[in-house]
Amino acid sequence: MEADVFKAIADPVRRDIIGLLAREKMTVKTVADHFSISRPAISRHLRVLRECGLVAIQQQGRERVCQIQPEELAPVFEWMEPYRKMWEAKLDSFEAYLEGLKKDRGEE
Amino acid sequence: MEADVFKAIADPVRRDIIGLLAREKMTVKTVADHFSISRPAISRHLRVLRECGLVAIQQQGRERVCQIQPEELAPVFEWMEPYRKMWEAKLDSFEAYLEGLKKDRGEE
DNA sequence: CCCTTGCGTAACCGAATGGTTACGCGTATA
DNA sequence: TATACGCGTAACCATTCGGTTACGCAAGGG
Repeated sequence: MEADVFKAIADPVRRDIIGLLAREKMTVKTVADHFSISRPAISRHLRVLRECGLVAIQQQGRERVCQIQPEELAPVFEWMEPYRKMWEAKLDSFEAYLEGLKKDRGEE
Repeated sequence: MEADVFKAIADPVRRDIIGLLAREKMTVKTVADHFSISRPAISRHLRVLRECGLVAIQQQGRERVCQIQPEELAPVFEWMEPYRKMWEAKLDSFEAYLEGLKKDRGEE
């Protein structure tokens, strides 16, 4: 129904599928062969991934080839970016603090 | 039960809570006041966030102050990083392609 | 032309999710 | 000390989720 990238990558199986497809495009069957769960289950995971654009599927004869569209992760990246800046600033200030300590020790 | 950052940020309410706490630390009550859902619901969202480390909570008298720990998003960032590289490479090659087109046109 | 194969989907089921109200407990306050 | 407040949690409920098996259909190969 909804195309939510955050929901899509919340599932470890779907992250694994993305990991697989990052190496090479492959058919639905081939994807399913990499997992122990049933093919319909994979089919539904792929549907979620397709609906949010993370995976594109094209028909080739009777097969369907899956391919990832990594740029669709951009929303996640953009959402995270400010927080990444926050924690980097935190680390920087911690380093500065350590640096300050060292300096203090050196000058005494 | 499980402390899964990916699951934690999959929920829009929890992302909103993180957004709130990014501006300033605040009590559970204050967080709840920003939403239309009940306080117990917020309490449980906060629990999820706390269990995966994204939010730290410290008791202060009868209040509990919430604070985000943005560095806990690192796993998500690290998981995403290769894909970000992929889509940037894609963009680069597209630019190179455009560049190539321009050059070809220019030389003919 | 049949039979196999790749695939989606429907129907079903148990577990997890996310909301609610009701309650209890500890801390501030009048 | 009585009362109000901040908070977590239990109990309950509806919905969603993720798995399964069973099926149908279209494309390829004997």
